[in-house]
Amino acid sequence: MGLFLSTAVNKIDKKGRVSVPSHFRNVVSALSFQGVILFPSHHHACLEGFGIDYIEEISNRLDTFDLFSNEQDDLATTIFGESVQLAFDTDGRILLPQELREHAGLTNEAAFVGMGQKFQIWTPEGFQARKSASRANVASKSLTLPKGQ
Amino acid sequence: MGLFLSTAVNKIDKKGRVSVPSHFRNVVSALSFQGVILFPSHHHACLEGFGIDYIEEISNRLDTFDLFSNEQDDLATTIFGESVQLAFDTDGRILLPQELREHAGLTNEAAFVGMGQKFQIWTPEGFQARKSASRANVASKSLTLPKGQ
DNA sequence: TGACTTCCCATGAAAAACCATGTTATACCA
DNA sequence: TGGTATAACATGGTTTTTCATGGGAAGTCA
Repeated sequence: MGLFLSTAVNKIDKKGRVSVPSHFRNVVSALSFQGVILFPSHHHACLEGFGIDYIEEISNRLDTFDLFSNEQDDLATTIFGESVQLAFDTDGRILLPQELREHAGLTNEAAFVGMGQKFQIWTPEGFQARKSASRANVASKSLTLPKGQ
Repeated sequence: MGLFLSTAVNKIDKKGRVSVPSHFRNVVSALSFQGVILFPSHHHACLEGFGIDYIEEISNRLDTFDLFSNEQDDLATTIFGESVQLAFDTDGRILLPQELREHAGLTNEAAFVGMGQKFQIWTPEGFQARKSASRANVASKSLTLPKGQ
């Protein structure tokens, strides 16, 4: 299983295209869909990104709710309604929809930040600020990782 | 497995036709019926939509009720009785029946909202309200997805 | 005949495919 | 080990195709 690791900054051209870092593309190369799923983060001015497998997993878990139940509807609306499926072009680029660019404040550069199972897309400046903040949180709250099973 | 993802707003012309977003059409392109199934939602002023394959899944779930029980009768009547099967025309459009347009309050624009296995059709304004409500529900009820096995 | 539907065509905009280039990283070889 | 050939990558631009949308013609049913 590949993980999204490290950070890379790529240019957004005037059509809204941006190269997905090649080591991110390798992570999803074995999956059924050659591309990524993006949706606006509810917590930050950034985008959340996944491979298609992650979304399929979410879909499977949603099946454990009753059909047409309020719970299923709320979750599906929030998760799937705002997400976008973007295929790589022949050069490994994706076209960032206007709406998503605006949500994250992206103009001419995008920072791809690996976070293991998922990744995030920030403006380079936004990510610097976020990095400082999260580092401070980890230190001040003495955050640690839970034990494995 | 294709999933209905993201939201797209398309125009309804004066004949009642509306383009189904191309990425929604792709989801059902491999199925035996080139088109969608629609019926009025029981919970909201919107329409529920599926590919032909998902009707079987609904049928299976109905089997979990006792045969001839009131619940099964009620659900089967509303779901199967009120649903319509709409084929794509040569340009990928469907003709929304008057009755369904009225149920959802649709006049000149339709928002197609992807929800994974199914999708919904709203007025753009109706969906904005719905999106806020579902997001608030997810947050306030701490709705989360059950862990996979 | 008249409402409605299905099929067909036109058009502008958007997206996808294609091609070219400079730069960096990798592999290869002496 | 050093240096060179090769491949991969990010990036820009151009061309081709798809898509959404409007309108009209032909067909259908009551």
